[in-house]
Amino acid sequence: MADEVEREADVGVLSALVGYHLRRATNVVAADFARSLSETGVRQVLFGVLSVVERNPGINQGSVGRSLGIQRANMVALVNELVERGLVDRRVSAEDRRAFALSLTDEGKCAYADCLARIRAHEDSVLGDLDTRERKRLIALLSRIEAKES
Amino acid sequence: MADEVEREADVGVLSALVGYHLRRATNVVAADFARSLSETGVRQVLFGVLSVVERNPGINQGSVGRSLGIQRANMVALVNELVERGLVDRRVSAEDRRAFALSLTDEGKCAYADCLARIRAHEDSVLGDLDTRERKRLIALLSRIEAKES
DNA sequence: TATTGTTATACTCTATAACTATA
DNA sequence: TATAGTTATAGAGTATAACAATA
Repeated sequence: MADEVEREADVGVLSALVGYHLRRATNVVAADFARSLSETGVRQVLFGVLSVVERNPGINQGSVGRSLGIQRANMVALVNELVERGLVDRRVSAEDRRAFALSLTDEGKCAYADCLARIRAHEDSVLGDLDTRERKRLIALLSRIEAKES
Repeated sequence: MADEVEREADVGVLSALVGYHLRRATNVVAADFARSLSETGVRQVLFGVLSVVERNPGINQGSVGRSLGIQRANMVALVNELVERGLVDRRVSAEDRRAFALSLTDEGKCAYADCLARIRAHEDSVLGDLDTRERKRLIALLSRIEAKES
């Protein structure tokens, strides 16, 4: 007799639905991201903001939000958090006094580099089964879904 | 002169990170799912439960949760919701008096079928750019990430 | 009038710890 | 001692509406 192995229940029609697998895979990656960067206190969304500000010094909050699909209202707390931690510099824009110009502080640049190194290790770990070509193929497929944003 | 087109800011290194694209694509699909099924009141997770119960009549809550990656504690409210709506029948298990045996009511079977039809339309709409082969390839790639669940 | 940032608020998903009743 | 379900609670992401200041 073989060992009695506790098998997991069949999820039914879900297994053929892209949305289901997207959710599951995203949760796995998000959980590993959180573990891998727990020491830094930087979460996925926060790193997103850091990345956009790093690439576009002087950009304003609204533009960051639009590029990441984050609502203006939700940007406020995120930027507050980064400013309070000393990672982002926020000053009234010279061209538009309603807007804030965001940029990374020196500390922010260090944190960004540190996080990026950890994220690369995390992706290599959680995507270990996928080679470079497969990862690119995956990103290409996902990008075509993202383009459907309403 | 060409029209002044408002272009979105470059997201920087994010564009090469699988985790970022997973999050964005998942959010796009989830938002479209919510719109497409708003009349039914059935959310992604709820349909997940319906699908597992449909496939495994008499299954208990814990097993449903394990198969979907949902914690026991979080299953309670979900099953309560489905029972209160009359979609799921919950009765003490004959074999184990600690457990509940779950199954779909007739109304639950109708709701399941109705939701599934809407979900197929939703996936065809939000994944319209991907042909069958590409969707399968995507699911295969995602499944390999899911397998990394800790 | 439209836009930037803000506040307030609500909903959902996920996570942990501690409890009970059964096994 | 382990498991099924429960309760309470907390953190995080996302969504909408309304407001003040500025364009």
